[in-house]
Amino acid sequence: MDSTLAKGLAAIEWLARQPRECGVSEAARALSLGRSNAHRTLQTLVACGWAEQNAATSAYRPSLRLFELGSLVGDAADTAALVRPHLALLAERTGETIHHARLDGAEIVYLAKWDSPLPVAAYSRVGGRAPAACVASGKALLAAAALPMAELRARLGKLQPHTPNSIVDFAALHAELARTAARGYAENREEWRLGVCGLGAPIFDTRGEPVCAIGMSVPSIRFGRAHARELAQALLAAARDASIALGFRPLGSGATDIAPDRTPSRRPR
Amino acid sequence: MDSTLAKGLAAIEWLARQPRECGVSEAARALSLGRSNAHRTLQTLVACGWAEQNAATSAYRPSLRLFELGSLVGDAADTAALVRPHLALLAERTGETIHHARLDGAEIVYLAKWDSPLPVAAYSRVGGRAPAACVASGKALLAAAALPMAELRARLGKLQPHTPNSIVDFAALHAELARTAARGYAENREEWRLGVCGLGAPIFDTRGEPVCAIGMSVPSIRFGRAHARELAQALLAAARDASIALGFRPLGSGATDIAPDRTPSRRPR
DNA sequence: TCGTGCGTTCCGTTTGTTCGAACGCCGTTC
DNA sequence: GAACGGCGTTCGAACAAACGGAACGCACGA
Repeated sequence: MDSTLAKGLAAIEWLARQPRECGVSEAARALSLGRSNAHRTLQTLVACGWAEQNAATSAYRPSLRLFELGSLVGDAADTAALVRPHLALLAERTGETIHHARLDGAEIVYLAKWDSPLPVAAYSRVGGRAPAACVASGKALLAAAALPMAELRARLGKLQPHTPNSIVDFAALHAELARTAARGYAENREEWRLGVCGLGAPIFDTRGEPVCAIGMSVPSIRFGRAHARELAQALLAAARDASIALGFRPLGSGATDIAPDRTPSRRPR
Repeated sequence: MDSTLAKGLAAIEWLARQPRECGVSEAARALSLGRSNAHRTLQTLVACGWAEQNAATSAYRPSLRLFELGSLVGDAADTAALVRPHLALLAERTGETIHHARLDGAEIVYLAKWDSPLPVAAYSRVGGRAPAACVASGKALLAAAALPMAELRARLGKLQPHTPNSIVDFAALHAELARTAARGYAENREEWRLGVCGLGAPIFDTRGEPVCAIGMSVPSIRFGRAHARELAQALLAAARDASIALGFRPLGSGATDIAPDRTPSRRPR
């Protein structure tokens, strides 16, 4: 364990989370370092192009290097270019807020987002996180992983209630995931944010591994039984098409089928 | 200059740029490190949550930490949430490919993108870069900075030709930027990619500083004089609205004007 | 069975980091 | 106007921590 490197990483992370540029002393206090130590660390970040320094005030801010490399990671995570057109098409057709999400431990990370014209109460950001057990995309991925109860418990730790509807019991969650897997998509009924429901479906790669998911956020008002069913159908179709784009062969299709290569009319991000 | 940290940063960057997960020896070769050194560095990255290790093969890949922090930087760079709706609206109205871009040295970095339904020949990626002197968004920002020739030269270094139309002479570039500043928007006539033209306009913050730009990429076929003029008008309107959203007061408007707060019908990403 | 490549562990050496002290600077305060 | 406290930065000596070679266990192919 290389402590100098660890300190530098902590410094970048801290810097990236600051809303504005910061001075050496400020960083030293926040990171529990000596001023000279913090100074050298920040200077190294600048020399390596990971931070920039205000010429006038000599305050530090993160450079776009972090953004650049982060985009590479987000894109490569699951051949995003192949998947996203299908999500954009889904957004276009349903008019609902669509997320592209990936599982990371006990949380999901939003990789991309298409906002609905009718805004949703839930606040989400690209790069943001949400507890996997409370949102539809997370439940879809957990269900697709088909973990035994013990592993599920180990992965998620204690289930925190975020609304009165949140599932806090592992037996209940396990049963819910079984239903989800059988159905092919996940539901979220105000389990993360009150007033917001959601649907989620996993996207599979060539090997049949669930690599990422589509999440759809819908205000509870608009989440009537009939409409939810329509949305779920559109969601499943999009997830299937996206999976096929990654080389996945659905059970029903012959081995020599050619994957349909539709081009959607609009694909943001 | 903290060499251990520098090595760690180089390791992250290298890891992020690899298309698939890599082993210790591979990293050691690429980074010119000993195997044990590379091993400890990668282990530190894993311990700090910046990398993950394949349990089976013990190969390393970057974690989503990089993406998460990168998104923070890209969003904070210029209060993106305030600006983006206007770009989305522009994309919606014109149907052209729209970029949100920021200047970084001699290059611009694409912060966000709205693809046209009619694809453009230019390949661009969120997080990607392009030479500022060759694209419209870059020229718009350079023009807004109003650098004297000497500083322009110092910042851009040698002007590389990327197509026969690229500007490679500093006097010509300086004149072009003057025209751009006077006009309020920049043009790119196949100076970066053949077959692709572009328009760009800067976005200003409260203090009147140009913080980022809107870029529009249009196939040459569709870049006729009349249509280009229409697009430029829409571009300028979007740039003005985005600037106002950041607190900028255009010269024409009274000091007590309320900034119009339109909500666009669709805002991807 | 040997050879090779892998990831990993160990340990003595030495390198590079650390930390306090001091400097120059600026703005405020007495 | 001098003293003060804050800032960013520089320096040097003391020491901890990173380095790199050697060795181990393992998997694979010859």
